[in-house]
Amino acid sequence: NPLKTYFLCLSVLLAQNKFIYHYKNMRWAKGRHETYLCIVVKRRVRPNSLSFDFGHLRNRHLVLFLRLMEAGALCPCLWGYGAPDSVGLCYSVTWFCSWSPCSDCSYRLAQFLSQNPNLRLRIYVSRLYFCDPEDSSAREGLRMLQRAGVQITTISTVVYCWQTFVACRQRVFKAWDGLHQNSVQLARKLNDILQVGHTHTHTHTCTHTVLLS
DNA sequence: ATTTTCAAT
Repeated sequence: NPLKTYFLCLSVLLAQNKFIYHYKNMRWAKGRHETYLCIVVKRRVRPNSLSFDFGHLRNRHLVLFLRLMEAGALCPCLWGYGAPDSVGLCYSVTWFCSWSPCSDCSYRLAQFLSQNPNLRLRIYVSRLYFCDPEDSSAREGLRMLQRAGVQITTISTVVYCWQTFVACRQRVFKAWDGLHQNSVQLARKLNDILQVGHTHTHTHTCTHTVLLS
C-alpha cells in the first residue's frame, strides 16, 4: 500500500540540529549527503474550506513522494477526504528542499504537473544541486520546472520552516552567519539559470539599463 | 576561492 508507506515515511517534526545542518545555505556545503524535503500541501475542499498537511521527507522518500503523486495519491479519495465532486479541487504544494531537485526529479515533476493543472507547486531551495556547469542537466531541469509553471526561489528566510517543521518551536530561530548574504548570492545564481531562454526579456532589461545610465 | 553535491551497503 503506497499510501501507508508514505505516511510511515512522512515525519512531522525535524530535530533542530538536523534542520540547521541540512538547510544551511552556504556555498560549499560539505558532507550533506542527504536531501531533506519539507512539504506543505493545501487543498481547497470547498470554496471556503482548506485542508492542510505538512511534514518532511528525506532522500529516497523524495522519489517516493514523486511516485505517489504520479500514482494519484494526492487524489481526494486516496487521502480519505472523498469529496464526490472533486472536479474543481485545487492543490497548493510548497516544497522546502535542502538541495534543489536533480534533473531526473525535475523532469518527472514537470511531466506530472503538465498532467495535473489543478496543482500549483512552489519550490524553495537552500542550495543548488550540481548547478555549477552552465550546461548541466540540473540547470536545464530547473528551467523545465519553471516552464511547467513552478515558482522556484531560494530560501531567504527560514523562520517559517523553523516554526512549521522543527521540534521545540517555542525556541526563537537564531540565524546562522551569512544566511542573508548567501541567499542573495544564491538568488542571483538561480536567476541567471532561469533567465537562459528568456533572452527577449533579458535584452529588454539590458537596453533599459543602458538608457538609464 | 582552491572547496561542495540526494547515506545505504
